[in-house]
Order: sequence, then structure tokens, then C-alpha cells
Amino acid sequence: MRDQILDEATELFARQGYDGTSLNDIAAGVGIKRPSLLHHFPSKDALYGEVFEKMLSEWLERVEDAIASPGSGWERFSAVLTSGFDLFVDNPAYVRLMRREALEGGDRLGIDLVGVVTPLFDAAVDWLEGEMAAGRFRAIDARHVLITAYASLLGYVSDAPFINGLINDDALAPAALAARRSHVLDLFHRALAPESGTSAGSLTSLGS
Amino acid sequence: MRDQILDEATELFARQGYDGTSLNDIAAGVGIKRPSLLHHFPSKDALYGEVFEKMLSEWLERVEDAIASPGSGWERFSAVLTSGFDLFVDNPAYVRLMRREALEGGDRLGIDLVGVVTPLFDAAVDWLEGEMAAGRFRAIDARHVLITAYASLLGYVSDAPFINGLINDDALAPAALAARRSHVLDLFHRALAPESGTSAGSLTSLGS
DNA sequence: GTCTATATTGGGATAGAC
DNA sequence: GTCTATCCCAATATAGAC
Repeated sequence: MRDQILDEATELFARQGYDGTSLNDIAAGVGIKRPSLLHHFPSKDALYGEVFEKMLSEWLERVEDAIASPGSGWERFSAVLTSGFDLFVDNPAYVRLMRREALEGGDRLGIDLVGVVTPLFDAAVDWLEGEMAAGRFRAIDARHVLITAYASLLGYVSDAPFINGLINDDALAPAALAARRSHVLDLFHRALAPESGTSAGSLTSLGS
Repeated sequence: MRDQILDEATELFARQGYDGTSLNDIAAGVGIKRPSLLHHFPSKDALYGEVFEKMLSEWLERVEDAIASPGSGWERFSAVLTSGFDLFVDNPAYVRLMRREALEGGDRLGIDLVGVVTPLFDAAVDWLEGEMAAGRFRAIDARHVLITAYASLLGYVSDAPFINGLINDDALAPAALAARRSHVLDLFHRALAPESGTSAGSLTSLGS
């Protein structure tokens, strides 16, 4: 029951936001009444907190798997980018929850979203700069590359309801997702390719 | 007074969302009580509707100015991109309001956000594809290019509170904004550059 | 674990005085 | 135009029966 409640709450908080979701909505979604729900969680805040912590821990687990992948240069960058995109696509509710938190600065209810993400971000920056120094990537602002990657992939999923209208198609359908993935990979492939003439660090082909 | 209320409402709806903002908050922000506010606007929905329509009309005006700019190829693309970014930066509250609407699909309160944006989007797609056919841009999925540009620029501004924490700096400070602009321009400059060897359509330098 | 009943708060909206 | 007073309703939360 606890897990059912957590799942329903995740879905509704993601779709309607914290203030737009009542405990009645969540309780009704799992077929119980509000007081029964409050038997499992002491308050709405506490429920939201658990939803968010569960999301963070599941994501961190997958991210750590992804960055543990071997390789260097473009091979590794594209693998991590693909894993990140798959992570988003597999959890659209999480993506929208995350987007809502980012909009509010990520310090809701004492959850330090920035504190959790910053170490990963800094490690990625260090790695990128190391690859640039080794000549495998062109010299380019690593922080902005990562922010662009984050925005391009997360934004596509979080705003899918809106993008559906723009492209007059289901943005989260398999074919559309594949197109998106290869587009973003192609973009960064070009952005990171060393200037032509540099022999040591030419990038391999796109792969997928 | 009406304008004061609209400004305050824009700011609070952008920061806290529709459900997270009470008429008390807005009224207090302009120094009156709730019933006085309801003398100017018949309901909360109506107030939000006016906020949103005002935003749309101001944006459309500036966008139409921007796309009226002359030139072709990279010269025009970069000019429009820069104008779009400036538009976002000048109106961070609008950006966050827009992002919230996109999250919910853009069909709140009968406002057809998709219907307003689609013609502009389609026109931009047509133009890009024409430039590709003319050899001034590389052949690349025009829709995805535009979605990436939208996400890269809008996401940077809408998630500024979060990005502040990541880069440990003010993401909306002039220097950071200049860095962001040149990064994104550089990215698209490379993405759109025709394959080397094509003589007719080489891109000019970055400009700014 | 789930429920009914209830306390309490806060928000949207209206009536009517000034 | 602004206010006080009031109505109505929805929401969080608690008490206590089963």
C-alpha cells in the first residue's frame, strides 16, 4: 500500500505540481480515503519528501552505473549521454518533478537538490577538461556543454505535451525518441570534434 | 492600479505557479486587500488570463520584429537566435510562466499556446529547409534544431535558480549571459556549417 | 488499516458601507 | 476604489470507532 501511494503521488505531483495536488486526489487514485492515507504518511510534506528522495536515489544509482562505463573521448561521452536520455525517457514523471523543482530553485522542503547534483556536475566538468587537454575534444566551455546537454534532453521530455503540438506527433513515441537521440548526439559530436588538422584526436563515427 | 496588479501577479504566478499563489499574496504585494483586487478583475482565472495574454502579445511583437530582420544564412539565424535570447533574458518572469505552461501542455484556461506558436515554428522550419536546399546550411533535421535552440536558451533562463548553484555564480549576470550566448551561437554555427568542401555555402565568422 | 466525524485553516467570491 | 463582514467550499489534519 505504501508503494502504491508513493507511485500515485509521484504521478500526480509531476503532472499537477505540489499545490495542485490534494491528498484526496492521491487517496482516490489508490482507492482509499484521505485519513487512511495519513495513516501511512504523517503529512503531505512528508509524503512529498519521500517521493522526492526515492526519485533521487533511483536516479543516482543509474547515473553512477552510467558514468562507471569504460572508454574515453567521444565513445564515453556518447554512452553517458545516451544513458542519461534513456533515464529521462524511462521516467517522464521524474523528469517533470525535477523540472518543477529546478524552477523553484531546488531547495523545497529542505531537500538540497543542488548539493546532490553538484559533485556529479563538477566531476563531469573535470573529465571533459581532461579530454580537451588530451586533444580528444576541442577546447570549449565544459560547463556550458553540460548545461546544454541537460537542457536539450530534459527539456524535450519535460515539455513533451507542448512539443507534441509543435511537431504534430507523439514526442515520446519510439521513432521520435530515436530521432531526438541521434540529433543531439550529432550536435555534440560536431561541437566536441577537434579542429580539423589535429591528428591525434579525431572522433570516431556516430555509432548509432 | 490595474497595471500594478498585473505586474505583481505576473511575478508571483511565475515564481510560485497558479495554485501556489493566492489573491491575498498578490493584493498584499500591491498594498490592497483581496476584495479590492477583485474589483479590478472578476476572478483569479480572469486575472491569470490577462497576465498570459499580455505576455503573449508582447512576445509576439518582439518576435515579429526579430524575424523581420534581413539577411540569409548564418547571418540571419544568429541574429534571430540572439534576439530570442535577449527576449528571454529581458523577461525572466515570462520565461518561467511559459515553462510552467509548457509543462502542463499549454492548454490551460482555454489559451491555445500551441496554436499561437505553431505558425512561427512552421515558418522557421520552412526557412531553415530552404537554406539547406540552397547549400547555406548542412542538411539536418530542422525541427530538432529549433527544439534544441528553444530548450537550450529557455532552459538556461527558466532554471537559473538551479544553475546558479551548479556554476556557483549568478547565471543571469551580464558576463554569464554573454558566455551563454556565445556558447550557443558557437554550437549552432558548427551544427549548421555545410560539410567542408562545399564552396558555395561557407559560413561567415561568429560575429560577436 | 480503514473508516466516519470533526476541528481548523485558508482561499475565492459577494454584499454593502464609506 | 477600497474596505469590513460574511458565505461557501476545499484542504490538511486529528480523534476515535471498527
